[in-house]
Amino acid sequence: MTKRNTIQKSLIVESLHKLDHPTAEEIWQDISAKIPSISLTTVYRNLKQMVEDNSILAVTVDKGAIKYDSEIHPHAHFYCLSCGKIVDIPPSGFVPKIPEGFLEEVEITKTELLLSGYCAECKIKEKN
Amino acid sequence: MTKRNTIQKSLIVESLHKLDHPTAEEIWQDISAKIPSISLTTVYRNLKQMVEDNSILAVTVDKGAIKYDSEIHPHAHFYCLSCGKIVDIPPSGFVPKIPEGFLEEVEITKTELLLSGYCAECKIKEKN
DNA sequence: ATTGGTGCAAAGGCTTTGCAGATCG
DNA sequence: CGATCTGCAAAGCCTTTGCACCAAT
Repeated sequence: MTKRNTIQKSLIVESLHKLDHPTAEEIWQDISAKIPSISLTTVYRNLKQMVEDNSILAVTVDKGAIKYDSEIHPHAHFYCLSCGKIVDIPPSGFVPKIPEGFLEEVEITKTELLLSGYCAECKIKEKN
Repeated sequence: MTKRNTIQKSLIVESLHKLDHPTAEEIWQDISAKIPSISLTTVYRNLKQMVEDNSILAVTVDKGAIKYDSEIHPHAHFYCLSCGKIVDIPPSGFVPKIPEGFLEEVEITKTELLLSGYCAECKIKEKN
C-alpha cells in the first residue's frame, strides 16, 4: 500500500494552491484545460485522501459542495452568504474558552471557527 | 402567505426538543410512531423553514445528514468523530478575536465554533 | 372558500464505489 | 511484475421539487 506519484495527483496539488478554496469540480475544470482526460472521480479520490492525511483541509458550509483549503495551519474562515466566497482569517488570536471540566473529559483534535455574513463587496450591493 | 398550524408542525417541534440534535430522518422516525402517515418531505420542509425563520439551528458536520438544534442561544458544539454525537457547549466565554480591520469591512451574521474529537466514552473505547 | 400544507414519487446535487484496464516503482 | 491509480458508469445518500389532494383559517 505504498503511495504513488501520478500526474493527476501533482496537478491537483497545484490547482489547490492556485485556486481560492476551490470545490472538487473547480479543481477538475482547472486541470481539464491541460489534461482533458482527467476524471472528476480521480479528483474526489485524491482530495479525500489528502484530507485524511491532514495535508489539506475540507471546509463545509451549507449543504453545497465541499471547499478545499491548502492552508492547514490554524485559522478561521469567513463565508459570504451572498457570493459564497471563503476568506481565511489569520489566527492572530481567536481564543475559544471552553468551560472547565469539559476539556478534561474529551479529546479535541480539531477546532473550526466559521463566521458567516456578507463580504465588503456584497455588503455594498445589498444596499442598492 | 400566512402560516398555519398543523399537527405535523407541532410534532416536529416537540421531537426537536425531545431528541438530542436529531437529523430530519430521526425526527421522522420519532413522529412516525404516533402518526405513521407523516412524510419525510414534510419534516424536511418544516425544518428548512424553521431554520430560515431562525427558530432552530442547523448543525453541519462532515457531509452526513444535517443535525438540528432547538437551542438558538449562542453556544459552541462538540462533535464526536467516533460516535457522531453532538454536545452543546455553554457559551460561557468563547471569544473569537478577529484581526482589526476585518470586522469593519464585513458584516457577520453568524458565528459557529465546532470542536471535533472524541467524547469521554469513545476516548475510553479507543484505548482498548 | 381560500390558499397554505401534506404526501407521494420523481428528480437533483454532490460524492462514493465497482470494475477493468493503465501505470508507477 | 505487482500493487496502486485511473476513468467510466452506476449507485448512494441526503435533500428538494412538482403536483394533486387535504385541511386550517
